This record gives sequence, structure tokens and C-alpha cells, in this order.
Amino acid sequence: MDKRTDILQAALKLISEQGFHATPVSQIAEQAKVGAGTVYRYFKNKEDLLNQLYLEIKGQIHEAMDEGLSPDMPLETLFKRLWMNVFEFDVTHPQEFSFAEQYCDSPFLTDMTRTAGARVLQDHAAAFERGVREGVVQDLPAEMVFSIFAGSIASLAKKHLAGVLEMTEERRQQAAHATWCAVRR
Amino acid sequence: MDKRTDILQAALKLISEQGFHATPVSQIAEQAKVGAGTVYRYFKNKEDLLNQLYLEIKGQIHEAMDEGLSPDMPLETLFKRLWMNVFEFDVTHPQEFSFAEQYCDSPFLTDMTRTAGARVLQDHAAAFERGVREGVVQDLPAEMVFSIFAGSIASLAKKHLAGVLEMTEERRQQAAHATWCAVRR
Amino acid sequence: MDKRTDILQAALKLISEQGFHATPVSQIAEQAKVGAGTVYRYFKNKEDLLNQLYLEIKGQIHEAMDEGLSPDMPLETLFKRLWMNVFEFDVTHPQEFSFAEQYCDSPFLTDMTRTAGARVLQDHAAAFERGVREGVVQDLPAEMVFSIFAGSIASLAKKHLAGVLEMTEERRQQAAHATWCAVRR
Amino acid sequence: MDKRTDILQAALKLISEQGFHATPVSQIAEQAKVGAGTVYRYFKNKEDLLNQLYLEIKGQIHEAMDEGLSPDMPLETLFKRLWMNVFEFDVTHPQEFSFAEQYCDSPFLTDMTRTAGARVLQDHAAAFERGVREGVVQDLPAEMVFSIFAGSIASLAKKHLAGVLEMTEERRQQAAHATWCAVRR
DNA sequence: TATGAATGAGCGTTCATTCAT
DNA sequence: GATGAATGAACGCTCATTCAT
Repeated sequence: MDKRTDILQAALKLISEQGFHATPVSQIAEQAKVGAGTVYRYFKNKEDLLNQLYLEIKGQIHEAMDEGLSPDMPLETLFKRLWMNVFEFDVTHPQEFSFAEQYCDSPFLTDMTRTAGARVLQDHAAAFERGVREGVVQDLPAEMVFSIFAGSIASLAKKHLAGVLEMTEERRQQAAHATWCAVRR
Repeated sequence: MDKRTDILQAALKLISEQGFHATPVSQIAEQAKVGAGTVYRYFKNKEDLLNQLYLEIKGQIHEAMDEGLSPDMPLETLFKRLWMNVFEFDVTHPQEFSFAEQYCDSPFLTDMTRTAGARVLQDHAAAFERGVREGVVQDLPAEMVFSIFAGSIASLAKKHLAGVLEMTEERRQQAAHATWCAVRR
Repeated sequence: MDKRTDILQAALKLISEQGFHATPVSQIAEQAKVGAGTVYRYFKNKEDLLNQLYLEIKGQIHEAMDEGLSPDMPLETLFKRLWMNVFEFDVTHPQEFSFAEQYCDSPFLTDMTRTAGARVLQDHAAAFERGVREGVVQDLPAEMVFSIFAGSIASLAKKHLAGVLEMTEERRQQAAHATWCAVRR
Repeated sequence: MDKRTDILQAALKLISEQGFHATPVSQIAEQAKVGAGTVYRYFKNKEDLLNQLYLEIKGQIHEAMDEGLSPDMPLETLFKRLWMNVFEFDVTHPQEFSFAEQYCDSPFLTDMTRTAGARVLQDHAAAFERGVREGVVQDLPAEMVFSIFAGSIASLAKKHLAGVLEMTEERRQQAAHATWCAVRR
């Protein structure tokens, strides 16, 4: 009976499939089995709904990413584990993934929302910078490392979800390893 | 005075900046300096305009990709050259890049259009499959290689264009090399 | 805690400032510190609230008008006193005045309500008709006399409240006298 | 075939009868036999429609007011003529009159619009100030004279239109004279 | 061929009113 | 009796599309 959650879920499903602009609030309300006006009890307007949904999902990704991580792991293990965690999340939460992909750069997100969301990946920046100092990874700006990391995951997860390329467990390992090869020294 | 081209260019500029749904046909017509009705002489409707624009741009990327390539290049050179060509295109054609990124997975593209566009990268699949057989690159499906390849480029180009990470010539080389490291044996 | 009165007062304040249609019932309820549904225990609907408020205010004006009047006053004194009483009320009760002005001709008032309200001024019709017979005032229908009387008050009170024309005590006397000059023989 | 005029007339009819907020744009469009969207070709929004309508009507009143006036008239004749002109206009243009009454102080009018409209009556301020200097009229601020003047007209016109008090030619003369008595010395 | 005025369906949003608590 | 969450009809407004010129 939590209508706010119902609305967020309906919005996630529809917006991830159709896009923000192609999804009327009325359709979200219908999917959530709620009156159209009810949406506006929980969200200031359609944009606010998008922002709150974004933050909710970024929180989930954040949580999923840290699964099974420990601070004393060797960097390679940490890197591969992060890779697998994010990939796993993307592939088991296709709507959340698609949504986050579509809106991470969207002008509909408040700057505040975007900033709050972007913080997520960079929680591990320190580890990589240590890696650079220890000569374990190449001397590249952390932004570059994250780009290659995140780019490979997103790109492969999309292919997998599209059914173009089945990412078996073995192939995930291979991909995580390949990506590690790109950044290690 | 090729009005069709004027309209496509106007659409590219406006849609890449504002998005498809936030860009009225009337605004495209205005920018292209044609009457609103004229758009419908050249395109069946707004969606058709999007599809044709997508194909046009994919054609340009295709062309840019092949710049300076020769079939007898060593695979590493070929790979890095491809990387640089695509990166260069993305970074010097931000509107085309942004447009292609936004709409490659969009539900507004006809399946036919999407398929026609996706074929582009795979023109070089043969070269990589040869690489696998020769033991120069890892034994990965071509789709995986392309994903890592394309994912890294797109991700880094976006950062560069956003001003978050300046990709100097040196860093491009580093990134192309790092990506090569991911796929070589 | 007379909730009905609280609601009427809240409605008066808000409607006189914002108008009937620009004032949501929810806002009236909030201002009155009652639940939105409570309004409907005391008033059949929003229109009924308006009608009851109108009658309430007309009652107040009626009362204010009769202040210090005695039946044996000379007609001129009576007339000027009435003038001053109404002007004084309008100027010290700007919300009531503004509300009455806005809604005296409004289609939202029931005919019954309007009639009940309009009766107010005519309580003194007899005095004027006597004045006509005695040759003290011009031979004009009472309605005309009242119109000139009420029109001048409302028009001047509005100017005063708008800050366009400060109606000092002296000017009020002048205005009351001028209006008397209009109707005396 | 002038749609702008059709829309203004439809708006005048409906708004004067029902009020601004109680009149949907869709109803105005319907009455004007025009598509709902067409209204927005001619007016920026509903408020703009109100403002333009107000200016149009104030222009008409202005014109009607000056009918048969000449600068060398004695002040009494001028005053009575103005009175008759405005009364005649109000009574023969009940919608315009009612509209102007309702919106002269409305917050929906731009300040600019209101100012442009208010200028109208004051075109004759100079004549009255001369009257004061010549000792023909009482030494009252022009604003007060106008208030009494305009208040009496509006009040009587309303009664006439409501059918409460038939203002025959004779009674108009009487009323104009009575009002003149209020302001003359 | 090219135009742009006209259309009306459909959007985001508000709010009078109801009703379970 | 009192509440306020929930509703959905109706609003102002936009814009893809058509068609008379």
C-alpha cells in the first residue's frame, strides 16, 4: 500500500522502456494503479519524480557495487570484483540500468541530483590512486580508468540484454580480466 | 538550396542539444528556414526524420572510421587507428556523436534503421577474427571486442566533451593503447 | 473554537485578496486551521461558502450603517451620517468591502442571496420618500438616490484604499456634502 | 474571417457573463468557432487575451466619451455631455461595461495595460482644474470629482441594465444634473 | 513546390469533493 | 465530529500534422 513506491516503480518501468518525454504522467499513474492527481502528493512535478527515481537507483547501484568488497583486497581483485558487481547489477536490473544510462547526463536532472549520483563510482578513486603510486596500474587519471571501466561494463551489459551477445559467467570473467589488462601496468 | 539537407542539419543541431521530444518540428523548420509543412514533403513524419538522420550520421562515422586504413596493416596498428579515427570523429562532431549516443538504443528508431546503423562497426570483424586465429588477440567473440572498444571511446569522448577530462594527444594514445591491451593476447 | 467562523474569516481574507476562483478550498482550510473535509460539514460546497460569507458581511454593513442614527434626525444629517458610516466601514474593513464589491454582481451568488443582501440599503427608503414629499430632496426614485449615494462612496473608498487619493476627515465631509448636494432640492 | 476579432468578441461575451476564471479558453474558442489552439496564435496566453481585450474596450469608451465635445463648451455642458456619453456607452454596450468594471482593478491586468486604460478619463482633468480656478466647481481634487462622476454613472447603469430602475432620457438628464450639482460650487 | 494558419488530441497540473479512518 | 489522502474531471497550453492557397 505504499503509493510512493508504486509510483516510482511504475515510472521506472515505463521511463526505462519509453523514455521520459514519451511517458505521460497519466500512464505512470495508471500503471501504479493510482489516480493521476495522486502522483502530485508524492512528487512536486514530473521532473521531481525523475530526480527522486534517479537518486533511489543510484543508491541501489552503490549498494550493489560494494557487495563483498574489503579494503585490504589486492587492487586486481578489487577491480574485478567491482566490475562483476556492477555488471551483475546492470544485467539483473535492466530497467534500473537503462534508466541510469539514459539520465546520467540528462538536463532534466537537477545539478544537485546529478552530483549526488556521480559520487558513487568515485568512492573508490583513492584505491586506484594508490595503485598508481604503487606501480600496479598505469599512470592514468582516475577519470580515464573509470571511463574505460564503466564504458566496457555498460557496453557489454547492453549487448547481453539485447540478446546480441550472451555473457556467460566465463565471458564475464574474461571481460573483467580484459578490462583489468587495459589499466594495469 | 537542398532543403532536405537543411532540415537534417537543423534537426541534428536542435535534437542533439534539446532531445527529440523537446524539439518541435516547427522549431526545426524555423532553424532550417523552411515552412513547417515543407518538412513533410521530405519526411513522412517526425520519427522518419529521426531515422533518416540516424542513418546519415552512421554513414559519416563509417566513412571517418576508414580514414587511412589499409588492409595489410598489422592488427595492432589497425586497431589503434580505428580507435583514434572514431575518437577523433566523436570529438570533432559533438552533435553527431551526442545524437548517435542518444538514439542508438532509442525506441524511436525503427528496427531496420538500428540494424542498418549497427552494421557499421562490424565491417572489420573479419580482421579481428583473423587476429584470433593468429593468436594476436584474445579468443573473444568479436562482439565483445567491439563492445570494449566502442565503450571506452564513447565514455572517454563524453568526458572530454563535458570538459571533465581533457584528452590530449598523449592521453588519446594512452587510451588507445590501454584498450588494445584489453584485447591483445 | 467556532470552526464555521474560522472558515468564514479565512475565506474572507483569502478571497478578498486573491479572488474566488484563485482561492482553493484547501488553502481556506489551511488558513482556518481545519481539515479540508471539515469545510464540507459547515458548507454544502464552495459556492455556498461564498453565499454565506456574503450574507454575513452584508449584515455587518447593515449594522455599521445604523450607528448613531435616530429617526427624528433632519434628513440632511441622516444622509450625511449614513454616508460617513458606510464610508468608514468600507475604509476600516477593506476585506469586507472588497469582497462585497467583487461579488455583489457575481454570477456565483444565488439570486436569493443577492436579493437578501441588496435589501440592506433600502431600509432607509421611507425616510427619503418622506424627504421628497416634504420638498427637501429632489423628486427622484429612491433607487436613483441610493445609486448616486452608494456609487460615490464605493468609488472614493476604492481610491482611498488604493492610496491614490487620501480621504482625510475634511475630504470625507466635503464628499458627503457634495453627494448631498446631488440629491437635495 | 478575422479570427482575432472573433476570439475577442467571444471572450468579451463569456467573460462579462461568467468572469475570467470561470471561462475556459476552450469555451471561448468554441464560441468563436475556432480551434482551441488557434487562440494561442493571436494571444500569448489567457492573460494576454484579457489585457488586449481591456485595451480594445477602453479605446472604445474613450472614443464614445468624446462624441460631440468641443473645447469651448461651458464646463457644465461639458460635464453633462461627458456624463451622458459614458452612460449611453455603458447602457448600449453592457458587455463592455461589465467587463471594464470587473477588470479595471484586477490583478490580471498588467500594470502597463491598467495605466494605458486609466489615462482615458483623465484626458479632461485640465478642464476641471480650470473650473476650480474659475470658481465654477468646488475646490476638490480632480480624483474626487472623477470618482463621484464615474461612481454615479456606473452605479446607475448597473441598475438600469439589471432592470431594477429604468433610466429614461428624462432620468438620465436628472442624474447628470444631480451629479453636476455635487461638484459645482 | 512551398507555405504557415489552423486544428484538436494530448500533455502536465490543479483542486473541489469524497470517504475510510 | 474531524481529518486529509485520494480521486479524476477539467484546466491552460503545446505541437505534430494537414490543407487551402
